[in-house]
Amino acid sequence: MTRLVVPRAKTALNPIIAVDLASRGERKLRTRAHLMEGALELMGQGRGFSSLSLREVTRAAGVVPASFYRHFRDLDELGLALVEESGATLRRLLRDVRRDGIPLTDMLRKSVQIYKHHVEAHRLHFLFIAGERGGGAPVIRKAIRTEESHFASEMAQDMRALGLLPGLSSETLRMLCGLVVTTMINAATEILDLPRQQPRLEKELVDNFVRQLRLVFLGASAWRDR
Amino acid sequence: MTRLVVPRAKTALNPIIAVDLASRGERKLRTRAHLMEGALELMGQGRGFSSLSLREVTRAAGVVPASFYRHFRDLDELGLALVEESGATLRRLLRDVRRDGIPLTDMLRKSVQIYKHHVEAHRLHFLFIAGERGGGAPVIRKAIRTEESHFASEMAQDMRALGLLPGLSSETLRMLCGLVVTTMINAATEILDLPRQQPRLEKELVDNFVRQLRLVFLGASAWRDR
DNA sequence: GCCTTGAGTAAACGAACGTTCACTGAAAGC
DNA sequence: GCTTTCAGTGAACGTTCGTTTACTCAAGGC
Repeated sequence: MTRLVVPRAKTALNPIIAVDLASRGERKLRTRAHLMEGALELMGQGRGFSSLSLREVTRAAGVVPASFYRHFRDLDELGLALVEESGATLRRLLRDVRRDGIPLTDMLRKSVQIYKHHVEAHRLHFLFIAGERGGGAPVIRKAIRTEESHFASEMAQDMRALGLLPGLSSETLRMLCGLVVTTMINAATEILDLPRQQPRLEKELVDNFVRQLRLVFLGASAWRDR
Repeated sequence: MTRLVVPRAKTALNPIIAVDLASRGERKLRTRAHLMEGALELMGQGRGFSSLSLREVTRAAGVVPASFYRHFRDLDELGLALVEESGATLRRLLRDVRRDGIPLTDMLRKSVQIYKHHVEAHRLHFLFIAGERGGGAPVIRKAIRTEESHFASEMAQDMRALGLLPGLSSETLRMLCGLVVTTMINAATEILDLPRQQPRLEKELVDNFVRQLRLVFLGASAWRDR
């Protein structure tokens, strides 16, 4: 049987070539992942998720438009999958910090450094979160808010476990972490917008971020529940 | 996907009927305003600006697609006009607060109340700002960041003039206001997402917002520049 | 080994899109 | 009053869109 179609550029995932690389289920998961990556890549070029078309996404993923429906009902469903994936990335930040432990000296600055690296290492996930948390489809926005909320709660729990700010009630601790998360995500947008190779701007941004957090924690340590 | 869009009532601005209502220049400005309002209204239905089509916007404004080009080169240019308009709305908040004066007792809570009313009274502008500051076209995002920055600087200036937190350096005051603005805009999204007629949720949100600001200002009053 | 399953394909559809063009006709300029 | 200007029109164009359809053909079940 002759093939009239020029082979697709993305040979790595062409089933005709990659036939023996994986089981059927694994290949399906891989295509699904390619669809999600394709959407993220398009967003990485300065596009909002809600401006993407289904055909664009399938094109970026190297499949035909109709294939999309084998994996998602529509773009919103893909968006929700991206929320979940990005939420996992967010959580991994806490897990890494927890595992490494944080020295009490210069703790804030160190945490900000870790965070900055994490954001840069998972650029597209943070771009997605920061971009869709405000605008975009309500269903996606709400899912992101839920992820954020869980993240803040987990952070509060960690602080409790570490014995930080023992004077604060759980409610206040949670409020504090909500504020910290907002500040973090705002900083993520700024980190991602940084022009490359501008150490001056970079230092300024990090310094400002550190100071904001220092201010917040200074307030927290002076806080008295009544 | 089919979308049912209710066409704007043409009669109010139909030149054939409204012929005597204004000069040519005034009517041009009115159409321009209708285009901007049309875009905002569509966003008010849960759409991101970058997902709007030129034809949709003209439909909502009650003009033919080709008319669009008499006012804007493309949708980005309309977006930048919306940034400017929304920035003016943002500034008006400061002006109003300045004019009314703020009582020193329960100042934070009062300010939050004023802010909440302002956000609700200019729902679409805040929706636009909060929605496009993170995602969307880079050119628009940057313009919003610039507006925010000016707003924060103006706020710092006002605080200086009022003699609040006299111990802080200008730089620190500016950093503080940046943090406050971030927190405000985040709260705007939450205010706008509130389900109607839910006083319980509303109080919770306002309380949380007030506490976050209180924490921040508590930190500011304990801050020592070195 | 045959049969079923289902991920991915190719083609087609009507709808919506951005943009252009020549036009109309009231307002503004003279 | 005659002429010029220009905001808005209506039609047309080539694209791209989302979705459906019948299909192919390995993988996996029996």
